[in-house]
Amino acid sequence: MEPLYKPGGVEERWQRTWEEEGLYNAEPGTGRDTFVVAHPPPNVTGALHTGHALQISLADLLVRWYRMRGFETAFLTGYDHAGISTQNAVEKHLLEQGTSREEIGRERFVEIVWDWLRRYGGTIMGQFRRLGASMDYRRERFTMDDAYVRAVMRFFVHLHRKGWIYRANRIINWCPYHETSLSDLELVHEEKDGALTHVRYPFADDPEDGVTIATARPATIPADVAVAVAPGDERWRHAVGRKVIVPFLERAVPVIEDDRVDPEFGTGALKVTPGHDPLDFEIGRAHELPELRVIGPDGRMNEHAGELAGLTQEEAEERILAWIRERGLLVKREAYRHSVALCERCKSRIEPLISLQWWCRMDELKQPALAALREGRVRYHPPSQHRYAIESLETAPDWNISRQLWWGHQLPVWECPDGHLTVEETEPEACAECGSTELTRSEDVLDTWFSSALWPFAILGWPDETAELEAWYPGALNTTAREIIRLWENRMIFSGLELLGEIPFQHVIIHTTVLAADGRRMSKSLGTGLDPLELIDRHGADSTRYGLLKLSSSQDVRFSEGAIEEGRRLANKLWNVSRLILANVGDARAEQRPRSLEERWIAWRLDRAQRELEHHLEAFDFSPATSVLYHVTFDDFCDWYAEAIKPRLYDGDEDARATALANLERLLKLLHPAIPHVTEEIWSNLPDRETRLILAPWPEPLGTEEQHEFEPIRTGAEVFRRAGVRPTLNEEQERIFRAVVKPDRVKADGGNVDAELERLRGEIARAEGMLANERFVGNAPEEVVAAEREKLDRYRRELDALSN
RNA sequence: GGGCGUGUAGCUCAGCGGGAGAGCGCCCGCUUCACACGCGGGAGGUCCCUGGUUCGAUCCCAGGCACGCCCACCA
Repeated sequence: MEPLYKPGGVEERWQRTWEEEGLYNAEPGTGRDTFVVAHPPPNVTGALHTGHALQISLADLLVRWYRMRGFETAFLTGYDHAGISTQNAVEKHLLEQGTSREEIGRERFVEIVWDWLRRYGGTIMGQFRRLGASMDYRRERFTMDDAYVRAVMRFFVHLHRKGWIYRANRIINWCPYHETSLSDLELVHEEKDGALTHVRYPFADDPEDGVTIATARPATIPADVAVAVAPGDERWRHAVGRKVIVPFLERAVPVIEDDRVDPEFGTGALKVTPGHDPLDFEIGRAHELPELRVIGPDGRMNEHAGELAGLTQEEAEERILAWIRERGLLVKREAYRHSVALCERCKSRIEPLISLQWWCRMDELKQPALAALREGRVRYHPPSQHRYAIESLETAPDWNISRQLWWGHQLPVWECPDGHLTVEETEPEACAECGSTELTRSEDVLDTWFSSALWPFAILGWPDETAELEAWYPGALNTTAREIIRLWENRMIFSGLELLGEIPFQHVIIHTTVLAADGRRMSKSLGTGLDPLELIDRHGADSTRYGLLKLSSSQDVRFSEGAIEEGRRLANKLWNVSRLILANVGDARAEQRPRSLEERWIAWRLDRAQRELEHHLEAFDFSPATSVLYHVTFDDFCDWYAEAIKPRLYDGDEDARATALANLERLLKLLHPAIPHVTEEIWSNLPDRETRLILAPWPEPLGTEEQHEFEPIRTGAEVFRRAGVRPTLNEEQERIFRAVVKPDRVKADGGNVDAELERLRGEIARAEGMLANERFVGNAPEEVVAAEREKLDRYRRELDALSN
């Protein structure tokens, strides 16, 4: 064993070994308690990013911990076909090849996507392996697998039969590049500099007067069907009910009142364009206004725009503005910065368009999920995110589930020449309504998240009644990022409840967002991204895992390489203390025979660390967990215990040697879930290995008596430390004292005993006062009173100790 | 505009009602037979600001200020 631990090679070797020996494998029906994690499927063309790495570090830590505790653990994953994202990638590729999807046609395009996936897809699973994720890779699933597709079709038909899926013509977000509708959740907003144009619309009966509106999009003027003002707005009282002339096309439209108009904005008068603006659309529907459309799906002016047809919006805007200027209707034009919606994939400006789309009604579907969340049957961590999840589900609007993409699950909807729709899981022979056999399948595909919503059970074989589904549904938990709550987590919960009648998992861990070191979000386009594989190459998977866990404290955290270096130092320290022990144990075998002070003490410390660790893990507090591991290794095990027993190891003391091995084993077990590779490597060097560490049983806790031996001493020593004095101690007490308090932190002289005595007397007086107060004792919760009593006892003991 | 979160040592962050802490960085000293990815010692802080509650506040409450993330139909 070399003095410097080098993770390279070692980690890959263990990753191969664990997988080849089948130690990641899960089997249903073992009868053991299960711990199931259906890990979020990455995009099939995706590459590992920091979010994935953190997610895996958290989930794999828990999985390994449960595995060691004897649970049948199923850590499952696979790929998401990621509709628009994949289509976008392949389209870019086609562009480089000098062609386009339109040119080659849909059928050929889909073939090319599959080829593309075979070539470029699937690399991320290798990256999961490289992090040490102990997933059952044999059970990988893809959302485009035949079986999975069947589940998706079943879900659609199920919801349709319930009457919750319907088709409607509404305003939607349209991406002119991908030529598809998008949900609100697939947009990004960006601040853009633009202009706010104030235009006077003359009254039909008095062209010298009129209503001045403010617009950011003059190109949509030809589609105006009304002007709206806030009800009761004094400025426009004289206009309501009259007609104004829309510029350019010179149509007369009414001036109406609607409380959606904000009188504070612009002139307080809004031009109403139901065909091209979501708010105007609502107003239009409420007032039964016509829905004119002058912009087509390609983003250009269409045939309804008269002579503007075929122009871009910019060109049309110039022409319209010129027209307005000539007639003296341009009141003013001012610089205006506002946020515009963009397609998150191609960054094209979103066109709000009216379009015939499929929708999923949410009002009934979400109710059981809301109940489960409110009752805490599904729990988001931290609690702030739980509140947010409930709120976002409460306000969830109907879900636009159809997309006009080519890559995805085609809707199971067939249309006959008479326009009747037949909805079946597989192609029907004839139209359900008229019996026509000339059926055409809908060209639309489903929103990617429609299929993702089935992940926790579709990967287990649903809708078939498989052994896996029986054994592993519902699962234990899911880990994900905040922005995925509405897109995915909530949808898994309601679809699981709807289709199986049970929640898909009990806990959702919303992990930290790791920001770039400069505090901005990590993003490829900003150039602030960070490749975790590079970190792994430089520091090892263990260190990377450890570092990310350490960083996962609050909602957003800046990346710092120091955290990962700390992991590297921990691994190296552990490696070296193992060398010390292994080089000096002779032919001793691990056995716990605590006799001496040091041995009882380290047993107590390890046990204490274990309990703290378990406490943090149960609460999904990963950062404090790393802190426990770091300090028990450095401070307790290496600095104190190893130094204390070193001479006895050299001398061939059999008790010290056997116990050292046993204690090292115990330490390795505590560390393994967080840093699996280095611990397994050391474990393999220990004598008499019967199992791999990955399957070694989690340590049993010490008995209560052993646990309590050192607690009072620790407390007492703490008082001396605070007072800055060293008590006079016999040899054994001195060693305990050294163990609990770093002696150097206690100055031999100086210190302030009086101040400490004074403080303790104050504390005692306060506690006595509270406990003598009947209102406190009678009304405060029992555990608060008990805690106060304990404090009082402790202060008295501390006072006694210090007075001597 | 709304929600959530964060402001503590030069940096990244713990602590959250009675001691101001960790890791890195910095300074000084150590090739001590596990480890220089180490060991020993040290410097360094109005715990964002202002009020309030309390015997006592970095920690609780109110109001500011600054920053971040998420969300949102101000034309």
